[in-house]
Amino acid sequence: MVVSAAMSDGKKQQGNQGKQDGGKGGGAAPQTAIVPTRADNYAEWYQQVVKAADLAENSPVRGCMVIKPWGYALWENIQRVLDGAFKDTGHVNAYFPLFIPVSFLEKEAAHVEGFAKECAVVTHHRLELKDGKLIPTGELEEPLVVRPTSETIIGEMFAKWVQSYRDLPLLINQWANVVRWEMRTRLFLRTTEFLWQEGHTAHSTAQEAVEETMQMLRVYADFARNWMAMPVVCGEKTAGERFPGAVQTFCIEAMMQDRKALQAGTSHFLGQNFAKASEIRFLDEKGVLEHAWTTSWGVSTRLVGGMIMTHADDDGMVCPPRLAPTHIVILPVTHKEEDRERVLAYCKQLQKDLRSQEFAGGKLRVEIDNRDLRGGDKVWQWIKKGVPIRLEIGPRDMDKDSVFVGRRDKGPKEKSTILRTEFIGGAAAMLQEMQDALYARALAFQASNTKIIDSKEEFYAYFTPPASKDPNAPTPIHGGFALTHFCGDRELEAKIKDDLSVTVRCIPLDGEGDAAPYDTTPGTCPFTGKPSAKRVVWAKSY
RNA sequence: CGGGGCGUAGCGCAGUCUGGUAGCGCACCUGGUUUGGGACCAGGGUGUCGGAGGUUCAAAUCCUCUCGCCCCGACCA
Repeated sequence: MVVSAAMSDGKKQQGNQGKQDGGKGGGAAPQTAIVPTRADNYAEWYQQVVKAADLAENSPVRGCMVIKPWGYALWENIQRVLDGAFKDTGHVNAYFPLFIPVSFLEKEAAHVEGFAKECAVVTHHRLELKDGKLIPTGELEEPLVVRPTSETIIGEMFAKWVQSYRDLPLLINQWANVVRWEMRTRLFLRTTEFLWQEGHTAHSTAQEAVEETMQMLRVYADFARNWMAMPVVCGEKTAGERFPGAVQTFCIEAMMQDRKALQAGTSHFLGQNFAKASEIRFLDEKGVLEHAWTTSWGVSTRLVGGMIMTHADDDGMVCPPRLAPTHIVILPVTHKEEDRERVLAYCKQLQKDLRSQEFAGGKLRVEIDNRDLRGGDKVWQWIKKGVPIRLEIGPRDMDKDSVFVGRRDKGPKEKSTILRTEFIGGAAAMLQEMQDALYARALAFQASNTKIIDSKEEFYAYFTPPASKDPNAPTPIHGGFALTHFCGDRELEAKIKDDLSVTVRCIPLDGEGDAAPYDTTPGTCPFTGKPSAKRVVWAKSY
């Protein structure tokens, strides 16, 4: 019986986790590369996956992470695909300042209220050495905030750029970092600084702006489904969950494996609120001075967290193939010195052949891992990173002109031999098959954890966690999405949030849900007995 | 920002109650034996014990203050 190094590490880490017995005498618990498992402690599992997959780590700066190459490559792939989609829909990129004068934020009342509490503020522009310490000096006349979002500064510029209806629409996107001084941070899901894109558009009519809002929501939903293999519910936020300053906020919501909801993208119809705040005005065809109608929409590095929590398993990350930084890793088996050169040559040729294959709008991304490490060690590293396909190539495979294939959607030991030419020709299809299977699995998970609930009692029972002796223990996985009628009363929503930490994730749009049997017919709110236009999605959220 | 837990070698931890020259495992390096698989044996390097004050002949250990991380809330992409 082999007890692996990582496993014994894990046991030491957990110590009191209880159930492992070291595997002596058979009947051992299945060995997992990640300890604890999702079921044992979901929050801790998440952090261990981020670490094991080498996606990111905490930095010396509070709440700020270092995104490591493997994690950043995922983000780059997200960027590349979305950037293409933005351009396909007529948008162009630009860049606006990191700093925003405090007075700009004051212009929109709801906006101030929403963001004032979480702004980093720059008040000085110089340091002076005093007794060996650097002291800020040179106080600014007007403090600058580090952008938490750029509506105000972009609005200021839009006001200069727009005079006539002929200047509209203005369709701008920016890839940037923003800072929100959150109380509690988690890698990728909520960090003080995060990377995102923010689209900002201005239109001459409300209708056009609304259409833009919906178009971008659909771009996000398509991206989540087709690229991240992450099913989402599209819907509108309630007033309580709306973006500060927006008239309407729309979102895509995904279900994580702990059955909590993750808001994965938002698209806002801002009406004329920001146009009025920033004086974005234009003369229409009739010569009447009007305020423009604006939108904003964004997704962030949180998507990487969403990908982890949608697909990763107890052996680590599982990259959706279409966004995987590397599709296929080749692991040369070169035990005997005399074989080394010819095995490497075979691998290089194989890499070259594979790299000429098309997948997901580009070439296959294929790497050779020729590091001087033990084979099993390397295999597990790549499993934990979630690379979709591993090829182990040694003299025996060469003799048969075949490749030894391990797939991330199968067990670590479940590998098969495939003829080299057959594999090369079928690799793209295999990846797409894995992509589709990931989506199907996530969709089935979402569907099976989405419940139609029509009584208050059932609703409360659904979302009440099993009793625990330890008040500081992680909350056990429970609940999911509830489809329940809702009269729309804000105080009721607040009360439910207070009681259960459950909120309306969205009011689903007709025909836009991936999994749920959306009943869009009117009914009765089970909490108040008042009429309800349709069922809404309730869930705990990140 | 409230409640709880934790900061000791690259990582994970013991040592703290009861002050007395800083330890273990893994990782790392070297040599050897192995090897279609997260190996084994031997040898080796590694720390101002999160930081700053204080008490003391003596502080990882006691006291005060701070910073950071994790969990449970509140807040949020």
